Amino acid sequence: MSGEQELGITESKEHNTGEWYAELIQKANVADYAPMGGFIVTRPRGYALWEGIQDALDSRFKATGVQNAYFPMFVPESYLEREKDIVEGFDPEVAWVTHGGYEELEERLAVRPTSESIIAPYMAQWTRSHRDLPLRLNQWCSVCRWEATETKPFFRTKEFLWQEGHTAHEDREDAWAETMLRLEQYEEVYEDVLALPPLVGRKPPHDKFPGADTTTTVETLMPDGKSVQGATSHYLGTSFGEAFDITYTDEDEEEQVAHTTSWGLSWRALGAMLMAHGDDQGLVLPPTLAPEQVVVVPIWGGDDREEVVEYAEGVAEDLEDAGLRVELDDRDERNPGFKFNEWELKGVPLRVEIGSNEVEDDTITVVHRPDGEGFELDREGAAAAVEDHLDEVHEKLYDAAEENLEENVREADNVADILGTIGRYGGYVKAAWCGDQACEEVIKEEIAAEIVMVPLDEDHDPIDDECAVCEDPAGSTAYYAKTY
RNA sequence: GGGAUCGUGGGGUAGCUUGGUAACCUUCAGCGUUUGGGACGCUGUACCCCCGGUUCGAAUCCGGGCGAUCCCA
Repeated sequence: MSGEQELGITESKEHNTGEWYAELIQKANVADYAPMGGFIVTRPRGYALWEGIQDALDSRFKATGVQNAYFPMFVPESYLEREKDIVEGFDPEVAWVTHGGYEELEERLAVRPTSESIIAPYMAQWTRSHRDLPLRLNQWCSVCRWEATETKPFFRTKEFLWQEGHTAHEDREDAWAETMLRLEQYEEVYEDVLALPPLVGRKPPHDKFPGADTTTTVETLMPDGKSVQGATSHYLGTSFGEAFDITYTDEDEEEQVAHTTSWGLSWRALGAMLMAHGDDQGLVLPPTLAPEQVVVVPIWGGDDREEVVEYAEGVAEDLEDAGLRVELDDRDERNPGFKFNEWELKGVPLRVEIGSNEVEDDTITVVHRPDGEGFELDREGAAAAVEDHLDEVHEKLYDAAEENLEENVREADNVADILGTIGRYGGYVKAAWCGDQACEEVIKEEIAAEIVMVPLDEDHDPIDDECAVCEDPAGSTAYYAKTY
């Protein structure tokens, strides 16, 4: 078949990850490039995946005291300037609106790069007493950061979708607990929904969110050895409370400054999932997220068509009744092989094949998307068995990602080793670190790898007494990696 | 931030050196025959990234722009 190749993926994930990813995204109808550089169009299939992530997170947020709200996409310049770290942190990447129609605006409006500066003033207004706290707001929206980098759908786009949570609390303890709770929820969604085991930690001080006391992060490892910052949760201390006057009267009638947090997960999580699990055949979707969890393909021949299709319809119905998302592919203009390939490209986790053999034996044949492993199941009780197989597919994806992660955390105790190990294998390299940004700079200059995190526990003992770079006493262990 | 490669129907390519009717595979639409890993026949639709220059004439040559991919920082 001369044209066989061009329908599916033609690039190799292993040898050509960048082009493979670009092809995957487009051929599986996840996204297209927009006419302006740095923007993408998210197609229904891609958006459905994002909605899956939204549902998982949103329900967790709501179960733990968060309310959704919505703030304007524009932030007046004077608002943006109220917290100086925010201005400085985002200044070079802010897109500005200067005109409304033909008239120049008196005050420029920033397209939100993040919404602290417009949400915080309202949190200040709404917070009067300790009885108003904690205040927990979240919004699902897009933000815009005008970086001049190359577009990579869901990883690097000027506009991206995310959720940003903003909370205010009475004291450090509450705010810190909030920061950790959101971090744990992100970790859980990565594990249970995206089937990706993350590393969690803190960002080094020089890489914190502007104005934050502590920035925590969920990092996942991509197959090409680069780390993706998958979500962040910040303890902001009282800096935003002070800058925006978020104060309250405590039980002793004393005026206090609130402690705040913010936390976000973007569609980068979607990109990470697609890149981690996809293969040379196309998408591989975790069952929880897949728009179609099971595709039923009837295979007829000669005069058994009616019989086979009827049987397949019955199976599909049973699966649907069990609450599964099922697609029955009874198109007669396509042969089974074509359908198999097409649904594999689309990433459907489980395929059910039904032909005369199955009808005769009163069985169904199920095949796992990730590895093509097949099973013959009894028709009786098939729905429950299929659910088990979906769980198994999730396990397979998770286990493969976990193995990749475990194999790619290495240690080093000097500069040459850090550089050599990352250069040779990619992944994470743990090394003792004195805490000075200059030491990270040494590594960054050489191979563009950085410290993606340090362990959460501030009291942990570093893996070595001396910084691997400068040999001063080490305060913590740093995880170096290349990043997206 | 620096460098390299590239842009031709929806997808994949040829044509460009040497300027002259844009060709092929596939998809897509219709009809018929087909169905256990990308079936077949017939019919049909649709294209030279944008702007400028050279020229009788530009997909092709020149300049600029936009966009993508990769490598390095």
